[in-house]
Amino acid sequence: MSTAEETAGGEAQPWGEVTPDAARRLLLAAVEAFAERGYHATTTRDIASRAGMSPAALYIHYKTKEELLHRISRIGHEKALEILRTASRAEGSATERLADAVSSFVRWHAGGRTTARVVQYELDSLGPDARAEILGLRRKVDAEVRGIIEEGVRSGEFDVVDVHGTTLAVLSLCIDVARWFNVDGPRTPEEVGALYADLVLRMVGAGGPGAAQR
Amino acid sequence: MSTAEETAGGEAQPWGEVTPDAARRLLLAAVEAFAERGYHATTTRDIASRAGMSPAALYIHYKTKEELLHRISRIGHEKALEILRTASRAEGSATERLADAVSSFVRWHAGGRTTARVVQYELDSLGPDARAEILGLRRKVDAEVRGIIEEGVRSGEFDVVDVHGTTLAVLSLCIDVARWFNVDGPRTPEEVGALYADLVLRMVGAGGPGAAQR
DNA sequence: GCTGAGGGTGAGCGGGCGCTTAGCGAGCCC
DNA sequence: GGGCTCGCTAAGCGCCCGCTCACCCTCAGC
Repeated sequence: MSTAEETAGGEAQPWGEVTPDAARRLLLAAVEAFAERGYHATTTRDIASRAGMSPAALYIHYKTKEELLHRISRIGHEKALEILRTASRAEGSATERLADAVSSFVRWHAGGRTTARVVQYELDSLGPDARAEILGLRRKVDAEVRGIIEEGVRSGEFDVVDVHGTTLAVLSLCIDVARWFNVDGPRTPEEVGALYADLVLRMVGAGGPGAAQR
Repeated sequence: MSTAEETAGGEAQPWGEVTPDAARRLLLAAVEAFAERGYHATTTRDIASRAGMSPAALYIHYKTKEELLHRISRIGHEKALEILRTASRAEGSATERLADAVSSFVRWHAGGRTTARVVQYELDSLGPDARAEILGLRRKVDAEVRGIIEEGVRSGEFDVVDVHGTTLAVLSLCIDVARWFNVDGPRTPEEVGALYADLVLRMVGAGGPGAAQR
């Protein structure tokens, strides 16, 4: 049904690359705490106790609290980029690839809302260097979506005047899902992904004149 | 050109209703500080010094730091609601009113990004009671936009399957402007407002089948 | 000119923060 | 089985937070 398959579920078995087991537990605890209360409102004692460890244990695996946020942010952005790249480089028309990209990107933001919230909304809490590195990843994310839209315009599938502005709006729409999505709410990540893919295709005028419906 | 005229400029002469002059200066300082660094990362000393006062002066006009956020959030939400109501209750087709609502709502989020950021993104820092009050205002905001979309569907102007979901997406798109908009960037609030009005009309299938362009 | 009220200040409180350090105990090498 | 390594803890340092309190100016009323 989709090209980016099990990745979009969210937190199936992520953070697998974080290697000492204790470090991974701390990182996971930090993600939860940051998502619930925000970076600045979270204390190192809170993170450590969620991981079942003493406050000092954190500093064996991470130099500072900010390093935790940096690691979370980088891994999360790389995951997001990978999801978009998978959809973007699949076979199919620009229309199919854009729909696939949006729906899997949205499913990631909805299903893995905990992670996505931290990744998308705590960027400003990073120091200048870490922030600059993450902004580089964001530019790649932007380029990936813009690429699909440009190809659709070139092939005549899409009707878009302001490609940059529309790219921004499409990404913005997907990212904001992490702000409002509620796991206990009436919609599943899959439903939101399908709805948003449809809305985005309308935004780019896919289907050509006369085909408002998908 | 627009029904909601000078309100959308952002911070022309807002906070006029905050009455002792010192209280208004403190509130304005708090808005700036919260927008730049976030609620939890802002200190009462920072707010007071931005307002040119001593740290203790804050507590003459406000009981706690949270009361500042609460006041800002309520005034901001009331302003946002007023903007949408003005557009919603104007004369004209649902298409015209939706375009007007989106463009003025977006102009407010872009032009008054400082305020909008605090209003839209610091909600979770409020206590339960204040939070519940603000959520009530948000439901009214949602109802206003949903009303326009429902009327457009009824009149046959719009082609929307999931009215609630589409309303959510339209509002989400507008609100997220406060996250990414950059005053020093290439776009003016007016340009973003016009682009977004166009995109939203496409999302609701305005113009009927065969009229992808506005 | 005295008085009272109210907006403002300087100094500082109790507490919780990020982070450090000395030391402990389990497991591996020889 | 003695000693080393390493993941971890208990205790706590220094700092800065939100907030308070005793006091001080300024100015209106008489």
